[in-house]
Amino acid sequence: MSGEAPGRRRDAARSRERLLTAASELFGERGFDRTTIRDIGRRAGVDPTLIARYFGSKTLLYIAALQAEAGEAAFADLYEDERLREVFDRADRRGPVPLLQVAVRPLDDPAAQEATRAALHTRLVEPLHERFVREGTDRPRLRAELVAAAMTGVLLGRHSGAFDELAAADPGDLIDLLRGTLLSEDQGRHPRCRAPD
Amino acid sequence: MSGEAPGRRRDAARSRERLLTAASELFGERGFDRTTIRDIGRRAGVDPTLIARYFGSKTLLYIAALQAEAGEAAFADLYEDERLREVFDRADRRGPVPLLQVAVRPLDDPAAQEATRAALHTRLVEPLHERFVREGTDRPRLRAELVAAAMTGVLLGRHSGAFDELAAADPGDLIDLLRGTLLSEDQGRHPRCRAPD
DNA sequence: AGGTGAAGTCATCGGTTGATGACATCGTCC
DNA sequence: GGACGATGTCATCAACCGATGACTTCACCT
Repeated sequence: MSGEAPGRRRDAARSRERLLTAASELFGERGFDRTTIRDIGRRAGVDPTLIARYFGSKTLLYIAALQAEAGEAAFADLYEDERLREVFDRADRRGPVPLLQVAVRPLDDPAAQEATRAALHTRLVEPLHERFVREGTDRPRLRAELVAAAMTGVLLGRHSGAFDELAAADPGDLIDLLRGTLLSEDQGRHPRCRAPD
Repeated sequence: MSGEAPGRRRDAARSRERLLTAASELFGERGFDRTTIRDIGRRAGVDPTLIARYFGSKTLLYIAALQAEAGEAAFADLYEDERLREVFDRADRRGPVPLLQVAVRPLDDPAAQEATRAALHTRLVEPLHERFVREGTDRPRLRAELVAAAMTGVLLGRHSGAFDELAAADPGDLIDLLRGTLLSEDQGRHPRCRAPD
């Protein structure tokens, strides 16, 4: 018969998948450096040496996990209510996602660093940039990077153990707060809030 | 004679000081984990094993460096123009300071984590909190943590290599941008910018 | 049924880290 | 000047890391 039986004792595709999932979780929770291939193997219930076989190295597994997450795409223009909500929900469920950690501290590994930087721009900075360009906002790229960086700080701060209330706060409340300030719709034209003329 | 000659070949106080300075710099540049005691010794021009003698361990040296920086106190209420400027200047000169890194990712070492968390609150969150309380802002503690976290994202993002324009931007421009949004004076009372009635 | 290659296991390598204790050297004080 | 404590140097340890290659075990096909 075909090799698709789910209970197979030996199943390369399944092992590969489990490694990828475990890696994605752990990289998100602890970051790249603090995650060991032995940790990944343990969580996946798979021998860690298979990482080398199926992905080549820890770095390449990281990049693969990054690309696998790209499909789920919980990122986009943060000014859309639904997107912003998704970003918070996802961060709550999955921990602080490798993507965000690079926004805040470079990785030692050059390949991993560059792959993450690229993904961060595609999925977070670029949508913001396009919106600012569309709206004719001043300094659109700088502003997109600024908003992305600030939002990263908030998302990561919720899981850092350094901010108690921020961690406990309801995502909806946070979104309301952010929308009134950082994500204020008319930023760039009104340096301060004032009466529209 | 007394033991205060500056050119002494053996001088515990001087070695201690050099270790402390080098540690402060490196912890700021690379964070706690990625800084090795050998790195610190090399930069200080002092044998790394003296760290154990003078401070007890890498962790205790980290905590000592944290407290030594507290004296310089470039932190405070971010709504004061001068303070905000200082924060940016300092981050540009010294790199992203250990304090900020904990706002974004917990440390493995529990003692180091807690010491940093406490310092972060004292020097960044608490001044903001007091201001919000003074102004009668809604949810002052949450709001202080939110602003601190967002600001941390911006400051760290400038050195992460992930945001080109943010890294290259003039601090003054950034402050202007932030003041119009995240640090908007009347946040908390006007969820959106609109005409005052 | 038996062979063959894929899938999984295991021992181990070289490198790095924080820490430790033995040792050498210098300065000071009697 | 000689002894003793402070200061600095060195070799080394145990733990952990990513990686590798040899080995075993299974599934499938003829």
